[in-house]
Amino acid sequence: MRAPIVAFVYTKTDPHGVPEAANASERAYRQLRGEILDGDLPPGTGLLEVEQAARVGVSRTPLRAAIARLSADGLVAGRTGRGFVVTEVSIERIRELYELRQALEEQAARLAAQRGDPEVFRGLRDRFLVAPELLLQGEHGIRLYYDLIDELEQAIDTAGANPYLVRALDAVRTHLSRIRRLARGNKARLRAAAAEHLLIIDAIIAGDANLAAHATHVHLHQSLTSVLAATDEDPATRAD
Amino acid sequence: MRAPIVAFVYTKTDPHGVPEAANASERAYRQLRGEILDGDLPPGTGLLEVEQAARVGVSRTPLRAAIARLSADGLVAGRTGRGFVVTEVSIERIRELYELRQALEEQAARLAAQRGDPEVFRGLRDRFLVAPELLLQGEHGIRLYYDLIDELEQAIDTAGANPYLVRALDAVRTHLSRIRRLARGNKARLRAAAAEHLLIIDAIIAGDANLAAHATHVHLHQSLTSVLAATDEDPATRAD
DNA sequence: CGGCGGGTCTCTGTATACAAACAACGGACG
DNA sequence: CGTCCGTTGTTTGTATACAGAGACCCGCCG
Repeated sequence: MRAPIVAFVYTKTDPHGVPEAANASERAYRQLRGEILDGDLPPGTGLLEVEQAARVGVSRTPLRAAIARLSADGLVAGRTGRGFVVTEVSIERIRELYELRQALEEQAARLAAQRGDPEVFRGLRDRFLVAPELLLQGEHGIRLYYDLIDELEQAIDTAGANPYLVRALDAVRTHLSRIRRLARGNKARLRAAAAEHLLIIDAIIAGDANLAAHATHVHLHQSLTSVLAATDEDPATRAD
Repeated sequence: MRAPIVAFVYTKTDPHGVPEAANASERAYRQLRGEILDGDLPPGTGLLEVEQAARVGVSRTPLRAAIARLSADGLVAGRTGRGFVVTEVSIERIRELYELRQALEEQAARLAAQRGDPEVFRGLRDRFLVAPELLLQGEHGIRLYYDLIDELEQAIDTAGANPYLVRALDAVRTHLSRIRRLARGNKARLRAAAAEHLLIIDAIIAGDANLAAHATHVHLHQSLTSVLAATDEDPATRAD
């Protein structure tokens, strides 16, 4: 049987594998968001409606919607009378972000330990056991490793079954991905992180909520320490 | 010295004390948000752009912006092809909201205990000591009591000095105010809450972060219990 | 030489017109 | 009598035109 020829414009993917939205607002939002997170639009960049609309290739109306969403995300901030600015990323902000992240991820780990399906996490455990080998495979392996971490986070989110918490975590992760570039590819840290993740997974499998929360706390403490150390070396990070 | 006379149109207040925004988007957002939180637009209500634009008295463009913000707040949800709907409030959602709230408020209390100015909280302590008397003064006293709680929350936010955390807490409180109506005015509960708040304040004054966090945990546990008990009696709350 | 004020010019905020997509309805055909 | 398809109406998505507010700049005055 031949599949019917239907144009699913909403899920059509471009050559780069990035889902291409049908409507202009979504396209503009994704493009600007990606450019901010990738650093193509560095902090402090002023965004003017007409200018950005022309660049992205949409009219001002959908672009305004996109900027409004970015503003709600906290990626840009309104500047009275003179458009919007890409928000700054300072060391102080990183510390603050981690304070929120700790609260959220500890709770998520707790809930996952209480409600999670152990089978799911046993599967993840097996893959984290061999994760250190990925680090020997260069840039591609590192990407796979980060994908694995994403899967763990998503498994914890699913197990927690709390839409409010997931929403808050998504917001935090958006900001995190902006600073993750700084510490990316530190293999010694990634190897240590794998061990920390394993402990979290074991705690969830065992249904030990307190251990899961405390292991998450330890993991994030180490993560923050590593990020701060990386930013100390990297002069690109400005501490306003 | 006389303060300069400046027209702050953005903060100008109307006769009812409600800040009146200069621009139509803000006005539409405030009105719709207020109506949703007050229950004037009950869960399940469909919002059509033209209809709401006419009712609020703005054109479709600012109204779309308002609805986009409400959607980001989680107060309305997009319905493919047929406008937006006011989101439901179920008992399950209340539980989930409290799970997030606990994580956030515990962290906020912790930070306040570490960084807060004891003098500020000593002032609040004095006022909470006499708070039970307010409950004897009818509806007006109860409103003053809630205002006092708001002040405490704001003092904790300020002491925590973490914009990300405050932002997340604001989002939670938005949803909370939708359900607070259900349990409003339960005097026995309010009296008990005053004692719990006092313990939190004392912990912050003493700089005891763990006690502040645990006292907050206890307080929220009692609060949730009280809310759930109230919804059991109140058939208006649907559990989908 | 510095501060103040008027003018201009750019940019945002709002309204409206147009296009496209989705849903619902009705009719015709199997 | 049921199902499929075409048509119509309603609703959102986008573009653009217009108006108002704010900033910048230049010239004037102290």
